[in-house]
Amino acid sequence: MSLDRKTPTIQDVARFANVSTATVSRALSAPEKVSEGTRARVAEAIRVTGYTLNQAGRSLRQRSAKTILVAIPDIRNPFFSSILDAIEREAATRGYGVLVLNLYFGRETIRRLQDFLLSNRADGLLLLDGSVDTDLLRAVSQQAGEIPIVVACEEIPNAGFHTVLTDNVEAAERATRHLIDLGHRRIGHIMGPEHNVVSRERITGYGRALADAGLTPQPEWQFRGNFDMESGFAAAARFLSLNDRPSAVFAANDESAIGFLSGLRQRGILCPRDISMVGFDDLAVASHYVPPLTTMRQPREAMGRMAAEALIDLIEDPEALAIPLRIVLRSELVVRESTGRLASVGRPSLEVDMSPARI
Amino acid sequence: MSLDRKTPTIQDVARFANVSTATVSRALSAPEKVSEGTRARVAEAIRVTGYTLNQAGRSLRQRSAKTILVAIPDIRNPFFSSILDAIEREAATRGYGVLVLNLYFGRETIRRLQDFLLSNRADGLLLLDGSVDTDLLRAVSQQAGEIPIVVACEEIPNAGFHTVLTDNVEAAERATRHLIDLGHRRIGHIMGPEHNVVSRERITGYGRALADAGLTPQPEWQFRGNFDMESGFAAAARFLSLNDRPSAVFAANDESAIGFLSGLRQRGILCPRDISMVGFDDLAVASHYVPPLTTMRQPREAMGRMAAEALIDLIEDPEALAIPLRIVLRSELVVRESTGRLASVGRPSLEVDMSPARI
DNA sequence: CGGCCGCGTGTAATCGATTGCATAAACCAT
DNA sequence: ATGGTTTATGCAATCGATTACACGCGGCCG
Repeated sequence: MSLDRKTPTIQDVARFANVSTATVSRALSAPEKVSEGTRARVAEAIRVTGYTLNQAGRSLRQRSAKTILVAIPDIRNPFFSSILDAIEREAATRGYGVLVLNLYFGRETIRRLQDFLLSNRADGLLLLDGSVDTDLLRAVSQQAGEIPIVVACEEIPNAGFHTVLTDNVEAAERATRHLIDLGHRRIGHIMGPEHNVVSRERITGYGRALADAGLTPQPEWQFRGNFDMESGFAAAARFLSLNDRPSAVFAANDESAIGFLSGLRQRGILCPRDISMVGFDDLAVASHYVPPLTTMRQPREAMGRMAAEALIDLIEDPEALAIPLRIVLRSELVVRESTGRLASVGRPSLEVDMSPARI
Repeated sequence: MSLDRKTPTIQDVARFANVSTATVSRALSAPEKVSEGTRARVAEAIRVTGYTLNQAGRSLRQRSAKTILVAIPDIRNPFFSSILDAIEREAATRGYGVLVLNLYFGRETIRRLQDFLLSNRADGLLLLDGSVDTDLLRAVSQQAGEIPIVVACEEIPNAGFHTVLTDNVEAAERATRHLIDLGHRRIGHIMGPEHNVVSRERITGYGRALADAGLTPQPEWQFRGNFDMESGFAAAARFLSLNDRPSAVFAANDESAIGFLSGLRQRGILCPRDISMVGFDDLAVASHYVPPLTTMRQPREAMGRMAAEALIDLIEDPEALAIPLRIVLRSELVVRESTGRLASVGRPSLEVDMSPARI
């Protein structure tokens, strides 16, 4: 008669309700198959015993874990973490758990990814990084009995995976054109990492906008970065060493834009007085930076939500999508104060940030 | 002879290696119990069949999921996401998976938390939020057979949970004293949410520093916020409506500090010329904001790592800690440009941000 | 030589839930 | 009343891995 029983199982509930375990199971997962009276007895028994499902048992039998695996290049990056947030919300409403996996372990990473997928811990993979080796990935997927995979944010070219993303080329083109429309002719770019798909697409878009306007891209105006603030800051030093400087810069993301502006400011170069700047992502801080940043807003929440939706649809009905899904969302240019008309050379306008203090 | 077999199981490996499943299992988890020759045959069989462990089967038998549950108030917040990052790294090296759970669903949240914990999907809980109902939490833990719980970042007072945190009272006191040391006497505070433990502790620290310096706190200088930029921005409006304004403000975190400064800037009030500002957290953007923000740096990575370490230790040896663990880490004041000596009233100094442009 | 020990291995029970099949009861139409 | 259908339930196998227990064998000691 000791009270220290282990957590109650479906057996306990069955005994208490005077039915078989099969009936309890059905009462839970297919209530319409159970008569009303029995259902009530089972419900009561569950309440009294404090029963909760053992997911391991169910997973074993059903060969599904009710869990998705989200693989992320960098959780700390607010861009990714807000997508993760949207994914988690969607997964939660559909009854799925979310396992997260950092992707920075090189080859070790693929091993871990493989472990998770092949060990029945996750029913599907949501990949937020296009730089994972395609063949390896496909092999893993097949080995694991065609586990559904959805790639979000970044594209894996020609790989035939389901994808949810924004058109980075077009958006980068629009961002750059915004600068052109303001009269700028000397336009630089802070690039992302060399082998990153997104980063390349944005470079392409930048190049197209210049070409369309009949402008020739200057290699020395294209600064290598890697999407973080420090790399933007470092780019500022290189910018400052130039004799012939751009009057406007398009950065591959807000963080490098901010780092860049911060570097320039140390040397007294102010935005938008001396330089115009467009970022990418519209992080929360963009609207509160000094100056508030003009930027391309990506529909992060929508991207995360739709990717999670698609993945779960696919998990629940593998036949759902005969051909690879490809959802392309549109980014939106948010014009703030970091961009302005090209001022006549040698006469920087001074109308900004110079209002008298009122304290 | 069809090739479309399901994923191979331990049975397949056993058949191939001409041993029993027991031996295969032992070869994997206790190699020293298996003779060298057999071990080699099993290894080869695993290689050939492409076997991978089915975690569900193991979990069911061992009643452990090799997974920890991390419950977070807001994944998007860079403060939390960088802690999550550290947690994930530590968990990965110890062979654990990480399930994330957003906490903003009110009562629904506890249900989900409970579901995860009681369903053998996670072996322990790492809670990054002190506002969860203590009794409920303890009940869940006990019901789930004393599942280990570690609370990080925020304290649940008198609850006896293992905790890893920083001393918010002391740190807030130090932040405020920094302003006092610079000559400020009229010091405001942007508070966090009313019922948040951390937010209260920082208010307390702020109050102590004032008291120590013989200053009387002014209620109208304490602005309610909720840790995000918008609330800081809103606080700026209230600040501006005051006749008698503080010369310095300590914000409960960097985000509200940034929102606040952004709001002031719109009305021409510049930092540090017109006002000094101290934040809290040292987010990545703090050092690149305009001006670079003086702030209390919390050891986020250390906190995440140590909390994960403690939790996993506890999972692997529940007797490990007889008395509740309580690790208190020290925050560090990082002085940048957002704080300066109190300028004589009516004569705002103009030495900042006014260097001539060099473009 | 006989008994004991320990190593390496196999047998089979076990973890908890689901589900195909069988069966009983109830209902319906003729 | 009879056969057929539907509904509600139980029985027992099953998912894959682990592990308590048993067994056989070789070596060692007295």
